[in-house]
Amino acid sequence: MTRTNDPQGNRARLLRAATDLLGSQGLAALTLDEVARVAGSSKGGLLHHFPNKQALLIGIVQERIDAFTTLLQTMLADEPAAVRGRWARAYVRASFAAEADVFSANGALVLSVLADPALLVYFNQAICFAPPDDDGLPPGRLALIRMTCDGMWITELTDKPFAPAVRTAMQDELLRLTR
Amino acid sequence: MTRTNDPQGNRARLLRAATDLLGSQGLAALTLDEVARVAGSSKGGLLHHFPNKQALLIGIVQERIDAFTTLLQTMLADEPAAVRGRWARAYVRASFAAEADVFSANGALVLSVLADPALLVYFNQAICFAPPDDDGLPPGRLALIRMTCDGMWITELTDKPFAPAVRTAMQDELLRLTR
DNA sequence: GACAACCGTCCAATTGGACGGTATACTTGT
DNA sequence: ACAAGTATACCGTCCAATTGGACGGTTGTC
Repeated sequence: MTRTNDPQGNRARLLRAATDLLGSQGLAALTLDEVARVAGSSKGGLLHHFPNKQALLIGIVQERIDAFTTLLQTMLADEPAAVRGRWARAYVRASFAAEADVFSANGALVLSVLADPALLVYFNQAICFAPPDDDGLPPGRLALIRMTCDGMWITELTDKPFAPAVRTAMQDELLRLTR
Repeated sequence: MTRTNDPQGNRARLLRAATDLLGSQGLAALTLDEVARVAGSSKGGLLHHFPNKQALLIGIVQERIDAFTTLLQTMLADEPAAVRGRWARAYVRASFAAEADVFSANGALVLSVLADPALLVYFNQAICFAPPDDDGLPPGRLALIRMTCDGMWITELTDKPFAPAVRTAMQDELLRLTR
């Protein structure tokens, strides 16, 4: 077998395979052999990058959180500073900007955490997209907006995607609530 | 061993044990032996009521959906008929009426479904708490309200419970949105 | 030649669930 | 009324199959 000489790429491919498997087949399908196979790698290679299964799950969680954090930062950069509800708007935009495959990936995130409560530690400590103490919105408003976004992709996962019209309407309503 | 002569009770205890295990320890902890042990039953007894593991998961899903449907019906009965947003209000009230242990149980629901995509069939077909075609609310409003409720208990599960003040504020906001 | 990346095999441990057995309740013929 | 027969509830053991991951090798790079 030829050496790829692209360790990061291989690692990313393994992570991708694991995430896809989780999203499409469920947790039961997430076996080391299967992940390695789908990634076109080997079990040894997988265990080289992730010394055990929990490390793999943590890898998924981290990668997902990083991706969303980046997206959120981008959206924040587009919002004029020091305006009431600015963080909430960015959060909404980031959530709605996510593509279909991201939903699946986020499902993998929740799935990982729910599957193994021990991951909650990594999950909570890694969440660095916490809102500012005061976004200037009425009490409960910010929480409500976050809940809606979270509920949305959970629903798209366990149920079915919204019709585009409904989706747009929801986003408009949410953005209105940030004003 | 003595015969309980309370098959329904035993079945319920098994289901309860399974749900609790899922909620507290995660999916990995849900083994037939463990469920039987926690329920104070035996593996044979468990397999008598649920011929295989998937049947057990389906049992959990059904029971959860039934419980919420009942709650929703109760709330609907309290709402004056044919008033705009009536269904949405009942949904909000039912969601917020849920106790802490219900959140854990609902987590078990999601977990079951995410764990085994095949359960989606039972899940969707069993959902009989579908909203009326037209609740009289602006487009997207109803979806938004449902998403918020769903997101809420997912968050309380993977994160931590809201402060009572925030929780109340959220409910008020939501109810306001149904008017 | 040292070290990282990667491979493929092997094994102990776990788990689903099949199975044969037992005790209790229900039905039916007499 | 009651014995016999049948169905239901439940038990505990056993086994094949799977899975995590340890490990010893191999290849390419610095």
